[in-house]
Amino acid sequence: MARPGTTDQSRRRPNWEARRNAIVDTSAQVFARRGYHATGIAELCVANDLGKGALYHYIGSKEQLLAAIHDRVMDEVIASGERVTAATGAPPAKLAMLGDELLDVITRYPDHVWVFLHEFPALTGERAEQFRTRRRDFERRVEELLQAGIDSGDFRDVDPRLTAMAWLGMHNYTYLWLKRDGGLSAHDVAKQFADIFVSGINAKKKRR
Amino acid sequence: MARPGTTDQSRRRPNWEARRNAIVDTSAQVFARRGYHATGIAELCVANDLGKGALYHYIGSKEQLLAAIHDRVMDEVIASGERVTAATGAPPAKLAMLGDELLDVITRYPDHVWVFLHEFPALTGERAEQFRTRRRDFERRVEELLQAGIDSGDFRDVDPRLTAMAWLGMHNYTYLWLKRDGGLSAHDVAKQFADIFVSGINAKKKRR
Amino acid sequence: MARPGTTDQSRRRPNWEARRNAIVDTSAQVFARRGYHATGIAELCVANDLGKGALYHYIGSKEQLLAAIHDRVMDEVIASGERVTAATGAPPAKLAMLGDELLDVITRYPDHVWVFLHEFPALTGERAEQFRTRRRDFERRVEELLQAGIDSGDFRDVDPRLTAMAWLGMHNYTYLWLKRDGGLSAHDVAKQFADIFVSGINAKKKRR
Amino acid sequence: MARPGTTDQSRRRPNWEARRNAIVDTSAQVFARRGYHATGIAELCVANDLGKGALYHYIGSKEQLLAAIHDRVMDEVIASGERVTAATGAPPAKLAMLGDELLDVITRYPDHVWVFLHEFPALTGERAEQFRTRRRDFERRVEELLQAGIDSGDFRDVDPRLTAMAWLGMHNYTYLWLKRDGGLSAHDVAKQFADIFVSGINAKKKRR
DNA sequence: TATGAATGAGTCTTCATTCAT
DNA sequence: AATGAATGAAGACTCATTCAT
Repeated sequence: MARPGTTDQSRRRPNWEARRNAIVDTSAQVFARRGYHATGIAELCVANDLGKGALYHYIGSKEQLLAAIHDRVMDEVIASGERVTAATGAPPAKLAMLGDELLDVITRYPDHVWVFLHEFPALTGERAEQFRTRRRDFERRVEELLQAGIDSGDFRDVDPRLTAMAWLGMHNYTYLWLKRDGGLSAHDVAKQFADIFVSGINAKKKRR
Repeated sequence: MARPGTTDQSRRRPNWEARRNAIVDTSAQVFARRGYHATGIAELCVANDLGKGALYHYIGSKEQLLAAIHDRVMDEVIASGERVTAATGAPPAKLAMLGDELLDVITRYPDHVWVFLHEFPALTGERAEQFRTRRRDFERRVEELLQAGIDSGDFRDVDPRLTAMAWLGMHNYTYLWLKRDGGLSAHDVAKQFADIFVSGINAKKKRR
Repeated sequence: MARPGTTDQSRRRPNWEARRNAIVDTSAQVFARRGYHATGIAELCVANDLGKGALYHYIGSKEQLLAAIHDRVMDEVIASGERVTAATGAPPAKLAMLGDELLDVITRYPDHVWVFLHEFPALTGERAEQFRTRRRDFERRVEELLQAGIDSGDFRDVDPRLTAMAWLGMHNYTYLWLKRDGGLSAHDVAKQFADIFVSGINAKKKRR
Repeated sequence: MARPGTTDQSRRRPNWEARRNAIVDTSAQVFARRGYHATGIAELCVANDLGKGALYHYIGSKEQLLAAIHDRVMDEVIASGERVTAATGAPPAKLAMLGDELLDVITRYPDHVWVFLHEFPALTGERAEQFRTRRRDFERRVEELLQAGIDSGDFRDVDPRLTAMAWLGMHNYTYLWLKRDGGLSAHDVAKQFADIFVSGINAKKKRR
């Protein structure tokens, strides 16, 4: 499977990429804490224990670094979308599964998610374009899943776009409060969210 | 009704405040479009058709301006929360009403909401503190409403905090796609959201 | 006696001058505390409880205000110089008298003195010229007094210029530590300074 | 000998410090001529033939630069104080020696001295604190020397603090007129000052 | 690979002063 | 006499990025 999100940095020394990934992850942490614009290259140098020259050797530019952070989460999100689409099962179960996968990503990449939800407007040009495309692809996947549920009679006749956005808001918003350690696990939360959402749109005569 | 969010700007010429409000609103637009950090004072001067000195005469500082934008929405949100709490009606109806009011604010202040959802980490010190308090107050109001519904037997036994966050995510996330003109009205969306959410947490027994 | 230091502000409402003097004195205090350049017009407005327009009505410009502060002390210093010159008495006594008068001025105008000793380089053009002239006039008066003492045989054959500067340094430097209230009075200090200085340069065979 | 006045600038490339010192000295010249507050960073850039960024790379901030200028003289002054204290000899001779050392510093660092005597109020916080401490240390050394002379019977019973301030004023004030080249040498002036001052406070009994 | 000196446009903010009211 | 809104140049300082070493 092609990974359109990854800037083509091929033909580098083997552990160049490993080092770069480490830098991307560390920087995501800093950006999440202080904000993309408010974080200077100097801070990133300290956080990564690298001089300016060396840092640039790995990141190319500040915006490329930001894009790499986006890609890192988006790769995961898109992959989970593909996994769910490929899975077998009825729409309600698949929707629950997608929620579970999404919250799992959010818990595993809390900084990256924070950064992308807050700083995506800082991307420009082609990078912005590409990001928006991937994001929209995922949204559409949710929409399609809902449509499939309506078609199958599992869900009542809701507006798929609007409902997809409701579902996404509900799940994405967890980036603000869902903690990796302690409290509810992503899995638990996903289950409860699925309970609410699926019964909220299901077609059975439960209501009146 | 007290407005704790409003910086005490008393003893000013009467239309100083009017002018200031106009500047706050215009600037919210610019911040929403370009981002808080990415927007320079010079841009704000152009947008408001004012020199730097004159602009500062009204805003105090860039961060005070940001705080004013936050206050402007928060005043409305808090007020709607108070209105709903004071209203009579069963919890499900009140929750629907709260959603309606919230989406109404989001539609009326799309730029301010965008700014506050993206840029609240830029607030510092006491301003950050105050904002977080007010935000948390509103969250708690949602939580209490859910708890009231559970107590009354209208809602099943969900986790109030988690469910409140789900509700908030669902509604707040509309800032990304809900447009003032064209498409669905805030009122319509609120109604469908309430349909989904309330039936999602309905006490099973309700189906008489 | 003409007062060349006073900018010609004649033909003003009678209490314009009184008000101006009050402003000059208050401002001297602020300048002494915070520094001339570090003090903004806004601060002066607060200190004088006046709006910007009104303040400018009295001061003309910030530098004119600074000049007025200089003039206020210099008028006194020059006058005391003239008084001593006109007095009768032997050079040692007159030198003691001059020291006494000088320290008296420094005690009565501590802020003005501080300002002029620190900020005279901020004066420009004609104002700087005039101030330097007046300052040099006073220095020369000290020099002449020493020369008179040498001529009269009261003082030994010291270098008048160098000795005058020594005397001035000794006395002027008190601006740093001589307090209006508490501790030694200007009079006491002047007496002890005269004891040291006069016996330091006197011609009597006191020393070997 | 410890140099508490020197900001810890360790772990720098060896000639970073050399370059910094050159910048400090050049800037002292500019500050002396134009005044600290009246001098803009841009002027310092021109004087040092450096861009803003590069200048800041060396100075840290304008105030740190000012502090460095202070330290540069104070290091010398304190060192000479220590040298004199450690020397052998009677108090009158040591006082003369201290004066000689002090005027030597003033002649070698005329700009730095001008700056510190005019601009020390611009230092803030810890930097101001430290400077005041070091200055006061030197004053106290003079005081102690006088007290030692009184105790030894060389000096009459003067007030040590007041007399120390007189001595300091006399010597420090030379910053205004003592020139490095031409006219009297620091050494000559120091000798004449010592003649005046020491005989001015001589114990009467000394005339054997 | 890695360093950190250098660039200079850009940051937010304050300044002394003017002027319509 | 007095106000305070407006000006816009200048204030100190930071930025992402480059490049010689």
